[in-house]
Amino acid sequence: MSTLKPTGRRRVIFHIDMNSFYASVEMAFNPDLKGKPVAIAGNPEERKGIIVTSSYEARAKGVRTTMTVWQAKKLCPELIILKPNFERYRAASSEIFRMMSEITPLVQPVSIDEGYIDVTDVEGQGTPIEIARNLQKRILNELDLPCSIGIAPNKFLAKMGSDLKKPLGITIIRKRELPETLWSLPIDEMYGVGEKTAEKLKAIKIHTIKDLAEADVYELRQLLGINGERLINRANGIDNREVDPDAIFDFKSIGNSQTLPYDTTNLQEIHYLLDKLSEKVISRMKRKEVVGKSVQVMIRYHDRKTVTRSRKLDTYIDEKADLLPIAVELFEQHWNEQPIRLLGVTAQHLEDKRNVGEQLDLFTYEDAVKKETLKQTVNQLADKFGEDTFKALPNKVDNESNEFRTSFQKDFLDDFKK
DNA sequence: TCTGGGGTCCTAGGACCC
DNA sequence: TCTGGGGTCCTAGGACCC
Repeated sequence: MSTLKPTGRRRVIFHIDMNSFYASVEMAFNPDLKGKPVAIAGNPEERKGIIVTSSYEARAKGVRTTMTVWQAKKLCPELIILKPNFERYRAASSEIFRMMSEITPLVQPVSIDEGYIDVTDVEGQGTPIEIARNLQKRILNELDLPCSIGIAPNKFLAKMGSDLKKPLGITIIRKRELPETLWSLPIDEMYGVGEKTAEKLKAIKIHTIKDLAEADVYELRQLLGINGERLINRANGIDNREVDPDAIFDFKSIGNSQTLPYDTTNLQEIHYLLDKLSEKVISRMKRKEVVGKSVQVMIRYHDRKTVTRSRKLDTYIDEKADLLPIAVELFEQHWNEQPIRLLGVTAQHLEDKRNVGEQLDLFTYEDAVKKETLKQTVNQLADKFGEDTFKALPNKVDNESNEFRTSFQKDFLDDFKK
Protein backbone atom coordinates (compact mmCIF):
# COMPACT_ATOMS: atom_id res chain seq x y z
CA MET A 1 0.00 0.00 0.00
CA SER A 2 2.11 2.86 -1.20
CA THR A 3 0.80 6.27 -2.05
CA LEU A 4 2.50 7.65 -5.09
CA LYS A 5 3.49 11.25 -5.08
CA PRO A 6 2.33 13.33 -8.02
CA THR A 7 5.52 12.90 -10.00
CA GLY A 8 5.77 13.31 -13.71
CA ARG A 9 5.32 17.04 -13.39
CA ARG A 10 8.41 18.81 -14.65
CA ARG A 11 9.56 21.42 -12.23
CA VAL A 12 12.00 24.29 -12.59
CA ILE A 13 13.85 25.03 -9.39
CA PHE A 14 16.59 27.54 -8.64
CA HIS A 15 19.15 27.29 -5.90
CA ILE A 16 20.60 30.71 -5.13
CA ASP A 17 23.90 30.68 -3.30
CA MET A 18 25.63 33.89 -2.25
CA ASN A 19 29.38 33.94 -2.99
CA SER A 20 31.57 34.31 0.14
CA PHE A 21 28.64 36.11 1.66
CA TYR A 22 29.98 37.75 4.82
CA ALA A 23 33.15 38.94 3.08
CA SER A 24 31.12 40.24 0.13
CA VAL A 25 28.79 42.19 2.41
CA GLU A 26 31.77 43.78 4.13
CA MET A 27 33.21 44.74 0.73
CA ALA A 28 29.91 46.20 -0.40
CA PHE A 29 29.83 48.20 2.81
CA ASN A 30 33.43 49.36 2.54
CA PRO A 31 34.58 49.35 -1.11
CA ASP A 32 38.17 50.01 -0.02
CA LEU A 33 38.28 46.31 0.85
CA LYS A 34 37.59 45.25 -2.73
CA GLY A 35 40.39 43.32 -4.36
CA LYS A 36 42.03 42.63 -1.02
CA PRO A 37 42.31 39.41 0.99
CA VAL A 38 39.54 39.69 3.57
CA ALA A 39 38.38 37.15 6.12
CA ILE A 40 35.67 37.09 8.76
CA ALA A 41 36.69 35.35 11.97
CA GLY A 42 34.65 34.37 15.01
CA ASN A 43 36.72 36.07 17.68
CA PRO A 44 39.91 37.26 16.01
CA GLU A 45 41.89 37.67 19.26
CA GLU A 46 41.01 34.53 21.12
CA ARG A 47 42.08 30.94 20.60
CA LYS A 48 38.68 30.01 19.29
CA GLY A 49 39.10 32.48 16.44
CA ILE A 50 38.49 30.54 13.26
CA ILE A 51 37.90 31.73 9.70
CA VAL A 52 34.19 31.75 8.89
CA THR A 53 34.36 33.18 5.37
CA SER A 54 37.07 34.65 3.20
CA SER A 55 37.23 36.64 -0.02
CA TYR A 56 38.43 35.04 -3.25
CA GLU A 57 41.69 36.98 -2.92
CA ALA A 58 42.27 35.32 0.46
CA ARG A 59 41.30 31.90 -0.88
CA ALA A 60 43.90 32.30 -3.62
CA LYS A 61 46.50 32.35 -0.83
CA GLY A 62 45.16 29.16 0.65
CA VAL A 63 42.91 30.62 3.35
CA ARG A 64 40.01 28.27 4.10
CA THR A 65 36.92 28.20 6.28
CA THR A 66 37.49 26.65 9.78
CA MET A 67 41.21 27.48 9.76
CA THR A 68 42.40 29.24 12.88
CA VAL A 69 43.31 32.89 12.55
CA TRP A 70 46.99 32.24 13.21
CA GLN A 71 47.11 29.53 10.54
CA ALA A 72 45.49 31.85 8.02
CA LYS A 73 47.87 34.69 8.84
CA LYS A 74 50.82 32.42 8.30
CA LEU A 75 49.58 31.71 4.79
CA CYS A 76 48.58 35.29 4.09
CA PRO A 77 50.27 37.86 6.35
CA GLU A 78 48.43 40.79 4.77
CA LEU A 79 45.04 39.20 5.48
CA ILE A 80 42.46 41.71 6.68
CA ILE A 81 40.48 40.08 9.48
CA LEU A 82 37.08 41.43 10.46
CA LYS A 83 34.66 40.58 13.21
CA PRO A 84 31.30 39.32 12.00
CA ASN A 85 28.58 41.93 11.81
CA PHE A 86 25.42 39.88 11.84
CA GLU A 87 22.93 42.74 11.67
CA ARG A 88 24.52 43.77 8.40
CA TYR A 89 24.35 40.22 7.04
CA ARG A 90 20.76 39.76 8.14
CA ALA A 91 19.74 43.04 6.52
CA ALA A 92 21.39 42.07 3.23
CA SER A 93 19.87 38.60 3.47
CA SER A 94 16.31 39.83 3.88
CA GLU A 95 16.76 42.15 0.87
CA ILE A 96 17.87 39.19 -1.21
CA PHE A 97 14.93 37.04 -0.15
CA ARG A 98 12.60 39.96 -0.80
CA MET A 99 13.88 40.11 -4.38
CA MET A 100 13.27 36.38 -4.77
CA SER A 101 9.75 36.69 -3.43
CA GLU A 102 9.02 39.31 -6.08
CA ILE A 103 9.52 36.52 -8.62
CA THR A 104 7.39 33.92 -6.84
CA PRO A 105 5.97 33.30 -3.37
CA LEU A 106 7.53 29.80 -3.50
CA VAL A 107 10.74 30.83 -1.73
CA GLN A 108 12.44 28.56 0.78
CA PRO A 109 15.31 30.14 2.70
CA VAL A 110 17.81 27.48 3.77
CA SER A 111 20.30 29.65 5.62
CA ILE A 112 21.26 33.31 5.77
CA ASP A 113 22.93 33.11 2.35
CA GLU A 114 21.13 30.46 0.32
CA GLY A 115 17.66 29.45 -0.72
CA TYR A 116 15.47 27.67 -3.24
CA ILE A 117 12.72 29.09 -5.41
CA ASP A 118 10.28 27.16 -7.58
CA VAL A 119 9.66 29.06 -10.82
CA THR A 120 7.71 26.31 -12.60
CA ASP A 121 4.53 28.36 -12.80
CA VAL A 122 6.06 31.81 -13.12
CA GLU A 123 4.63 33.65 -16.12
CA GLY A 124 5.47 36.83 -17.99
CA GLN A 125 9.04 37.10 -16.68
CA GLY A 126 10.84 35.33 -19.51
CA THR A 127 12.55 31.96 -19.66
CA PRO A 128 14.11 30.45 -16.55
CA ILE A 129 17.56 31.56 -17.69
CA GLU A 130 16.32 35.11 -18.19
CA ILE A 131 14.72 35.09 -14.76
CA ALA A 132 17.97 33.85 -13.23
CA ARG A 133 20.07 36.45 -15.07
CA ASN A 134 17.76 39.24 -13.98
CA LEU A 135 17.81 38.12 -10.36
CA GLN A 136 21.57 37.79 -10.33
CA LYS A 137 21.97 41.23 -11.96
CA ARG A 138 19.55 42.82 -9.56
CA ILE A 139 21.31 41.46 -6.48
CA LEU A 140 24.63 42.63 -7.92
CA ASN A 141 23.44 46.08 -9.03
CA GLU A 142 21.30 47.00 -6.05
CA LEU A 143 23.24 45.31 -3.25
CA ASP A 144 26.70 44.96 -4.81
CA LEU A 145 26.65 41.26 -3.91
CA PRO A 146 27.62 38.31 -6.15
CA CYS A 147 25.67 35.05 -6.23
CA SER A 148 25.59 31.80 -8.17
CA ILE A 149 22.39 30.18 -9.36
CA GLY A 150 21.69 26.54 -10.16
CA ILE A 151 18.70 25.73 -12.39
CA ALA A 152 17.37 22.18 -12.40
CA PRO A 153 14.27 19.97 -12.19
CA ASN A 154 14.77 19.40 -8.46
CA LYS A 155 16.45 20.74 -5.33
CA PHE A 156 19.43 18.43 -5.27
CA LEU A 157 20.47 19.14 -8.85
CA ALA A 158 19.87 22.87 -8.40
CA LYS A 159 22.07 22.82 -5.32
CA MET A 160 24.85 20.98 -7.16
CA GLY A 161 24.45 23.41 -10.05
CA SER A 162 24.92 26.55 -7.97
CA ASP A 163 28.19 25.08 -6.74
CA LEU A 164 29.69 24.49 -10.16
CA LYS A 165 30.40 28.07 -11.26
CA LYS A 166 31.54 30.65 -8.73
CA PRO A 167 31.40 33.56 -8.45
CA LEU A 168 28.47 34.90 -10.47
CA GLY A 169 27.70 31.64 -12.24
CA ILE A 170 24.46 30.35 -13.68
CA THR A 171 24.40 26.61 -14.29
CA ILE A 172 21.64 24.51 -15.75
CA ILE A 173 21.58 20.83 -14.92
CA ARG A 174 19.23 18.84 -17.15
CA LYS A 175 18.44 15.28 -16.31
CA ARG A 176 19.47 13.89 -19.67
CA GLU A 177 22.85 15.62 -19.35
CA LEU A 178 23.75 14.11 -15.99
CA PRO A 179 26.62 12.02 -17.39
CA GLU A 180 28.37 15.17 -18.60
CA THR A 181 27.43 17.63 -15.85
CA LEU A 182 27.43 15.63 -12.65
CA TRP A 183 28.80 12.15 -12.97
CA SER A 184 32.44 13.00 -13.47
CA LEU A 185 32.60 14.80 -10.11
CA PRO A 186 34.46 13.09 -7.28
CA ILE A 187 32.21 11.64 -4.62
CA ASP A 188 33.42 14.10 -1.96
CA GLU A 189 31.82 16.97 -3.86
CA MET A 190 28.35 15.55 -3.68
CA TYR A 191 25.96 17.33 -1.36
CA GLY A 192 25.14 14.93 1.48
CA VAL A 193 28.45 13.08 1.30
CA GLY A 194 30.80 14.23 4.04
CA GLU A 195 34.16 12.98 5.22
CA LYS A 196 32.95 9.77 6.85
CA THR A 197 30.62 8.71 4.07
CA ALA A 198 33.24 9.48 1.42
CA GLU A 199 35.69 7.20 3.22
CA LYS A 200 33.19 4.37 3.39
CA LEU A 201 32.30 4.76 -0.28
CA LYS A 202 35.90 4.85 -1.44
CA ALA A 203 36.52 1.67 0.51
CA ILE A 204 34.08 -0.10 -1.81
CA LYS A 205 35.54 1.49 -4.93
CA ILE A 206 33.00 4.27 -5.36
CA HIS A 207 35.04 7.33 -6.33
CA THR A 208 32.79 9.39 -8.59
CA ILE A 209 29.12 10.30 -8.61
CA LYS A 210 28.80 8.00 -11.62
CA ASP A 211 30.10 5.07 -9.52
CA LEU A 212 27.48 5.92 -6.91
CA ALA A 213 24.70 6.20 -9.49
CA GLU A 214 25.46 2.67 -10.65
CA ALA A 215 26.02 1.17 -7.20
CA ASP A 216 24.04 -1.72 -5.78
CA VAL A 217 21.13 -0.53 -3.64
CA TYR A 218 21.33 -3.44 -1.21
CA GLU A 219 25.04 -3.07 -0.68
CA LEU A 220 24.67 0.63 0.02
CA ARG A 221 21.79 0.08 2.36
CA GLN A 222 24.00 -2.26 4.34
CA LEU A 223 26.72 0.35 4.42
CA LEU A 224 24.79 3.59 5.02
CA GLY A 225 21.24 2.67 5.99
CA ILE A 226 18.40 4.62 4.42
CA ASN A 227 20.89 7.29 3.41
CA GLY A 228 22.53 4.87 0.98
CA GLU A 229 19.33 4.54 -0.98
CA ARG A 230 18.79 8.26 -0.99
CA LEU A 231 22.29 8.99 -2.22
CA ILE A 232 21.89 6.56 -5.12
CA ASN A 233 18.64 8.25 -6.07
CA ARG A 234 20.20 11.68 -5.95
CA ALA A 235 23.18 10.56 -8.02
CA ASN A 236 20.61 9.50 -10.61
CA GLY A 237 18.96 12.91 -10.45
CA ILE A 238 15.94 11.80 -8.42
CA ASP A 239 14.71 14.10 -5.64
CA ASN A 240 11.02 14.77 -5.00
CA ARG A 241 11.33 17.25 -2.14
CA GLU A 242 9.09 20.28 -2.57
CA VAL A 243 10.16 23.89 -2.20
CA ASP A 244 8.48 24.67 1.11
CA PRO A 245 8.17 28.34 2.10
CA ASP A 246 6.93 27.37 5.57
CA ALA A 247 9.90 25.16 6.41
CA ILE A 248 11.68 27.91 8.32
CA PHE A 249 8.74 28.35 10.68
CA ASP A 250 8.75 24.89 12.18
CA PHE A 251 12.18 24.78 13.73
CA LYS A 252 12.68 21.98 16.21
CA SER A 253 15.26 23.29 18.65
CA ILE A 254 16.90 26.47 19.85
CA GLY A 255 20.32 26.26 21.43
CA ASN A 256 23.29 28.36 22.41
CA SER A 257 26.80 27.15 23.06
CA GLN A 258 30.12 28.75 23.77
CA THR A 259 33.75 27.76 23.88
CA LEU A 260 35.44 29.13 26.99
CA PRO A 261 38.53 31.31 26.60
CA TYR A 262 40.42 28.55 28.46
CA ASP A 263 39.49 25.09 29.73
CA THR A 264 38.07 25.22 33.23
CA THR A 265 36.84 23.20 36.19
CA ASN A 266 35.75 26.28 38.10
CA LEU A 267 32.13 25.80 39.14
CA GLN A 268 31.50 29.49 39.45
CA GLU A 269 32.54 30.12 35.86
CA ILE A 270 30.56 27.10 34.73
CA HIS A 271 27.39 28.24 36.47
CA TYR A 272 27.84 31.74 35.14
CA LEU A 273 28.06 30.40 31.59
CA LEU A 274 25.08 28.06 31.99
CA ASP A 275 23.13 31.06 33.27
CA LYS A 276 24.15 33.18 30.32
CA LEU A 277 23.39 30.46 27.78
CA SER A 278 19.99 29.73 29.33
CA GLU A 279 19.16 33.40 29.19
CA LYS A 280 20.02 33.57 25.49
CA VAL A 281 17.97 30.49 24.69
CA ILE A 282 14.96 31.82 26.60
CA SER A 283 15.12 35.22 24.98
CA ARG A 284 15.22 33.66 21.51
CA MET A 285 12.30 31.39 22.43
CA LYS A 286 10.27 34.37 23.58
CA ARG A 287 11.07 36.31 20.44
CA LYS A 288 9.85 33.39 18.35
CA GLU A 289 6.91 32.74 20.66
CA VAL A 290 7.65 29.08 21.25
CA VAL A 291 7.75 26.87 24.30
CA GLY A 292 9.90 23.77 24.79
CA LYS A 293 9.36 20.37 26.36
CA SER A 294 12.87 19.07 26.70
CA VAL A 295 16.25 20.43 27.72
CA GLN A 296 19.68 19.34 26.53
CA VAL A 297 23.08 20.20 27.95
CA MET A 298 26.26 19.71 25.93
CA ILE A 299 29.70 19.37 27.52
CA ARG A 300 32.86 19.37 25.41
CA TYR A 301 36.02 18.37 27.23
CA HIS A 302 39.65 19.28 26.77
CA ASP A 303 40.17 16.48 24.23
CA ARG A 304 37.06 17.60 22.26
CA LYS A 305 35.13 14.58 23.38
CA THR A 306 31.54 15.78 23.56
CA VAL A 307 28.65 14.43 25.58
CA THR A 308 25.03 15.51 25.46
CA ARG A 309 22.50 14.85 28.17
CA SER A 310 18.83 15.66 27.85
CA ARG A 311 15.62 15.39 29.79
CA LYS A 312 12.07 15.37 28.59
CA LEU A 313 9.72 17.41 30.76
CA ASP A 314 6.10 17.00 31.83
CA THR A 315 5.18 20.53 30.84
CA TYR A 316 6.20 23.11 28.31
CA ILE A 317 8.48 25.84 29.56
CA ASP A 318 9.60 29.26 28.36
CA GLU A 319 11.02 30.84 31.52
CA LYS A 320 14.62 31.00 32.62
CA ALA A 321 13.51 30.08 36.14
CA ASP A 322 12.36 26.73 34.72
CA LEU A 323 15.16 26.14 32.23
CA LEU A 324 18.25 27.02 34.24
CA PRO A 325 17.75 24.62 37.19
CA ILE A 326 17.27 21.71 34.79
CA ALA A 327 20.37 22.67 32.82
CA VAL A 328 22.39 22.94 36.02
CA GLU A 329 21.08 19.63 37.30
CA LEU A 330 21.83 17.83 34.06
CA PHE A 331 25.30 19.30 34.13
CA GLU A 332 25.99 18.32 37.72
CA GLN A 333 24.67 14.80 37.22
CA HIS A 334 26.89 14.11 34.25
CA TRP A 335 30.04 16.19 34.47
CA ASN A 336 33.09 13.95 34.95
CA GLU A 337 35.05 16.80 36.61
CA GLN A 338 37.53 17.03 33.74
CA PRO A 339 38.39 20.48 32.37
CA ILE A 340 35.66 21.84 30.13
CA ARG A 341 36.19 23.48 26.76
CA LEU A 342 32.63 24.25 25.72
CA LEU A 343 29.14 24.29 27.19
CA GLY A 344 25.80 24.34 25.41
CA VAL A 345 22.15 24.60 26.41
CA THR A 346 19.36 23.67 24.00
CA ALA A 347 15.57 23.70 24.24
CA GLN A 348 13.97 20.94 22.18
CA HIS A 349 10.52 19.67 21.25
CA LEU A 350 9.43 23.21 20.54
CA GLU A 351 5.83 24.17 19.96
CA ASP A 352 4.13 27.34 18.92
CA LYS A 353 3.11 29.05 22.11
CA ARG A 354 -0.39 29.67 20.81
CA ASN A 355 -0.94 26.01 19.92
CA VAL A 356 0.14 24.94 23.35
CA GLY A 357 -1.80 27.57 25.28
CA GLU A 358 -4.95 25.47 25.51
CA GLN A 359 -2.99 22.38 26.35
CA LEU A 360 -1.24 24.17 29.16
CA ASP A 361 -4.62 25.01 30.60
CA LEU A 362 -5.77 21.46 30.07
CA PHE A 363 -2.79 20.11 31.93
CA THR A 364 -3.30 22.40 34.86
CA TYR A 365 -6.96 21.53 34.97
CA GLU A 366 -6.26 17.87 34.55
CA ASP A 367 -3.68 17.95 37.30
CA ALA A 368 -6.11 19.63 39.64
CA VAL A 369 -8.82 17.11 38.91
CA LYS A 370 -6.33 14.28 39.20
CA LYS A 371 -5.21 15.41 42.64
CA GLU A 372 -8.77 15.79 43.83
CA THR A 373 -9.71 12.37 42.47
CA LEU A 374 -6.67 10.78 43.97
CA LYS A 375 -7.63 12.13 47.35
CA GLN A 376 -11.09 10.64 46.91
CA THR A 377 -9.62 7.35 45.76
CA VAL A 378 -7.33 7.14 48.69
CA ASN A 379 -10.26 7.78 51.00
CA GLN A 380 -12.35 5.15 49.24
CA LEU A 381 -9.54 2.64 49.51
CA ALA A 382 -9.08 3.46 53.15
CA ASP A 383 -12.78 2.79 53.66
CA LYS A 384 -12.61 -0.41 51.67
CA PHE A 385 -9.59 -1.92 53.37
CA GLY A 386 -9.92 -0.26 56.70
CA GLU A 387 -7.59 2.41 57.93
CA ASP A 388 -4.98 0.05 59.39
CA THR A 389 -4.77 -2.42 56.51
CA PHE A 390 -4.59 0.51 54.15
CA LYS A 391 -1.54 1.89 55.85
CA ALA A 392 0.11 -1.51 56.00
CA LEU A 393 -0.30 -2.09 52.29
CA PRO A 394 1.18 0.90 50.51
CA ASN A 395 1.99 -1.04 47.35
CA LYS A 396 -1.48 -2.32 46.94
CA VAL A 397 -2.87 1.15 47.34
CA ASP A 398 -0.43 2.52 44.84
CA ASN A 399 -1.42 -0.07 42.29
CA GLU A 400 -5.11 0.44 42.79
CA SER A 401 -4.90 4.20 42.66
CA ASN A 402 -2.68 4.08 39.62
CA GLU A 403 -5.13 1.87 37.80
CA PHE A 404 -7.93 4.15 38.76
CA ARG A 405 -6.02 7.19 37.66
CA THR A 406 -5.21 5.68 34.27
CA SER A 407 -8.79 4.78 33.50
CA PHE A 408 -9.90 8.14 34.71
CA GLN A 409 -7.46 9.90 32.39
CA LYS A 410 -8.79 7.96 29.42
CA ASP A 411 -12.38 8.92 30.17
CA PHE A 412 -11.41 12.48 30.70
CA LEU A 413 -9.59 12.71 27.40
CA ASP A 414 -12.41 10.97 25.54
CA ASP A 415 -14.86 13.48 26.96
CA PHE A 416 -12.61 16.30 26.06
CA LYS A 417 -12.37 15.17 22.44
CA LYS A 418 -16.16 15.45 22.08
C1' DT B 1 48.63 27.00 19.69
C1' DC B 2 44.15 23.13 15.37
C1' DT B 3 39.36 22.78 14.75
C1' DG B 4 33.13 28.00 16.27
C1' DG B 5 28.31 27.98 16.65
C1' DG B 6 23.88 27.36 14.59
C1' DG B 7 21.06 23.62 13.18
C1' DT B 8 18.60 18.79 11.03
C1' DC B 9 18.09 14.00 10.47
C1' DC B 10 19.10 9.11 11.41
C1' DT B 11 20.28 5.07 14.29
C1' DA B 12 20.27 2.05 18.08
C1' DG B 13 19.21 0.24 22.56
C1' DG B 14 16.21 -0.07 26.50
C1' DA B 15 11.67 0.55 28.70
C1' DC B 16 7.07 -0.25 28.33
C1' DC B 17 2.65 -1.71 26.45
C1' DC B 18 -0.30 -4.91 24.01
C1' DT C 1 4.49 -20.95 34.49
C1' DC C 2 6.61 -19.80 30.21
C1' DT C 3 6.47 -17.24 26.29
C1' DG C 4 6.95 -13.96 20.78
C1' DG C 5 6.94 -9.97 18.37
C1' DG C 6 5.46 -5.31 17.06
C1' DG C 7 5.00 -0.42 18.08
C1' DT C 8 6.21 3.80 20.44
C1' DC C 9 8.74 6.78 23.43
C1' DC C 10 13.03 8.30 25.45
C1' DT C 11 17.95 9.03 25.40
C1' DA C 12 22.65 9.39 23.43
C1' DG C 13 25.58 9.72 19.75
C1' DG C 14 27.00 10.52 15.06
C1' DA C 15 26.96 12.44 10.30
C1' DC C 16 26.17 16.31 7.75
C1' DC C 17 25.45 21.24 6.32
C1' DC C 18 26.37 26.42 6.38
